[in-house]
Amino acid sequence: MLTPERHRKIIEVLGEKSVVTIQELVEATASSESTIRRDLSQLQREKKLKRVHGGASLTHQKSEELSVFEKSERNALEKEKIAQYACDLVQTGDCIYLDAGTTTLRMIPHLKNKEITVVTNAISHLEALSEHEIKTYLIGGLVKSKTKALVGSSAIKSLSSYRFDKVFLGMNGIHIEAGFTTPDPEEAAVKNLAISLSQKAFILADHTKFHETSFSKVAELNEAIIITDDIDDDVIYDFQDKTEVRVVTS
Amino acid sequence: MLTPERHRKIIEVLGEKSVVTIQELVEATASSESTIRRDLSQLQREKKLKRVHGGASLTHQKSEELSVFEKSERNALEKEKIAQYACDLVQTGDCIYLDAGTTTLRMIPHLKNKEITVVTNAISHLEALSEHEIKTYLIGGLVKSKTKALVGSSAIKSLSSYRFDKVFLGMNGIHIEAGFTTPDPEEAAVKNLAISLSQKAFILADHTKFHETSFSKVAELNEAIIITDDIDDDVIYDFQDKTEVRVVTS
DNA sequence: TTGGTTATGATTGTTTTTGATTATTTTTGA
DNA sequence: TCAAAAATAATCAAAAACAATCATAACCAA
Repeated sequence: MLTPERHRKIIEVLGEKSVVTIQELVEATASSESTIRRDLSQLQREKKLKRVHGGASLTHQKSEELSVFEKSERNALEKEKIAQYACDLVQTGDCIYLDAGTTTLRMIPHLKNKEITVVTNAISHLEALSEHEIKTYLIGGLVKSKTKALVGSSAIKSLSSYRFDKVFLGMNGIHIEAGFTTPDPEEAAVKNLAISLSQKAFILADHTKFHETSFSKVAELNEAIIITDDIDDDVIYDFQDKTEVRVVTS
Repeated sequence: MLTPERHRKIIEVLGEKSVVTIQELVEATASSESTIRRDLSQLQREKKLKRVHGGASLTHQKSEELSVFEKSERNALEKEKIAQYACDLVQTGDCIYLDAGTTTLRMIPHLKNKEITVVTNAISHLEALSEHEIKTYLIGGLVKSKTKALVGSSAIKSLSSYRFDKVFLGMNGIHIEAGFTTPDPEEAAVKNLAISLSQKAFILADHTKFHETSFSKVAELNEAIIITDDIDDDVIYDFQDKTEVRVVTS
C-alpha cells in the first residue's frame, strides 16, 4: 500500500472512530508497525491527528468536528456531491434503507426534517441519525465487532420484514460482467436483500469503483441505479446498456 | 482501551449522570481502578471534572444534597454482587439474553472467556461486550434515541426468533399483586417476550425495588426468579410463596 | 542495467503505561 | 469520639508501546 493511500486510510479510520490503535491500523493497511509509526509521526507534524500512547486520536477541535477527515477522505468532494444528489431523491414520508459506509453517512445531515423513516444495519450511523432527529430502525443480527455492522442469517431475517421506497448502498466494485461486488460475503448478502426489498435501489459510487471487482457478488447491474460523479463518457457508455447511470456534475 | 478513549468515555458518562463512581468507570472501560484514578486526577488537572470521594462529578455542579453513591448509582455494591451472582449461573456455551440497564451492564466484565452468546436490545451495551470479546447479537427494532434501546413491534418480532438458556433483566417494580413492572410500555413488551423465550428468567433487583409498582406490567412474579441483595426476611417471606427468591449475601 | 535514493520491516534497548500491592487518609456508623 | 470500613495515594514489577538503528527491498533516473 502506497504512502498517501495509507495516510488517507488512517485519517479515514480516525474520522469514523476518533481513536485508533496502531494494531488496528497495521491490520487495516497490511503494513508493519514501524511504518504506521512513521506515518503517525508525519501526520502529527502535519497537524492531521494527535499521537497518543498506543495509537492516535483526532485533534479535538470540536467546532470543526470532521473537517480533517472529510477533506482527507479519498474523493471527498465527489462523495459529498453524490450524497447530496441521493438525498434530493428522498421525499417526505419515504421509508429508506441506508447501508453502512462513508458515502451513506454523508447523506444523513441532508435528511434532516424530511420526516422519513430510516432502516439501517450500521450501528456507526446511529449517532448521526439521532443527532439529526431521524426516526431510525436498526435491523437485528450478529454484531461484527470490527466494522460495527449487523450481519448473518438473523440480520437477513430481520431485514426481510421491511419494505423500502428507496435503498442507498455503497459498493466496492462495479463491473460489466461481475456486476456489483463487495469484499465481505456476509455484508454482500445483506446488501443483496436490501436491493430486492426496495422499489428503487441506488448504488452510490465514485468513479474509482468502476471496472473493479471485489470478492463477493451483491447483485447484477440491472438491479440498481448507479449514482456517480464525473467520469469518462465511454465508461458510462459501457454501463448504460446494463443499467441506468446518473452522473452528478460539478 | 486507549487513554483518550477512556477520557472521552468518562466525560460522556459524566455528561449523562453528572456523578459517577470509580467502580462504574472501571466496568465501563474494562480497565483497573488504578488507571481510572490516574485518569480522574489528570482530567481534574485539566478542569474537565471534579474528583469527589468515591468517584467524580461535573465541575460546576451545585448539587450537594446527595452523596456520590446516592446520586450516581444507588446501591452500587449490592448491584455488583447481584451481577456477580448472576454471572456464576451462566455456563460455558450458554446463550443468554441481556436486558438494558445498569445491573446487567455490570454483568458483562464477568462474562469474559465464558464462550457464550449474548443477545441484547441495548445498544449501549455493545461497547462493553465488544471490549470483552463476547459474541453478540443485537435484536432489531426502533431505536429509542433517549435510552438507546431497541423497542417496538419489529423488536418483538426480531427477538422472537431467538431462544435462550437464561435471561437476565433489570426491573423497576416488584410487587405482590402487580408483579414485575417497568415505566415504559414498549420496553415492558420486550422484557415480557424475553422471559417467555427463556428456559430460566432472572430478575436482577436490589432491595429498593420491592413493594414498588411502575407503569407497565412485564410479567407475573412466578414467571421469573428474583436475584436480590440482603433484605428483611419478612420481605422474602412475602414473595417466596409466589416465586423463587435468591438472596446474595455479603 | 547500474548507482543512488527512499521506503520498509525486523531488531534492539528505552520509556511509558498499567494493574497489583501496600500504606495512608477519609468516611461511616456505632 | 473512636474503630472499622472504604477510598485514596504511593510504590513497584511486568507488560506494552516507543524511538533508534540497520539491513534489505523497492524505486527511480541516468
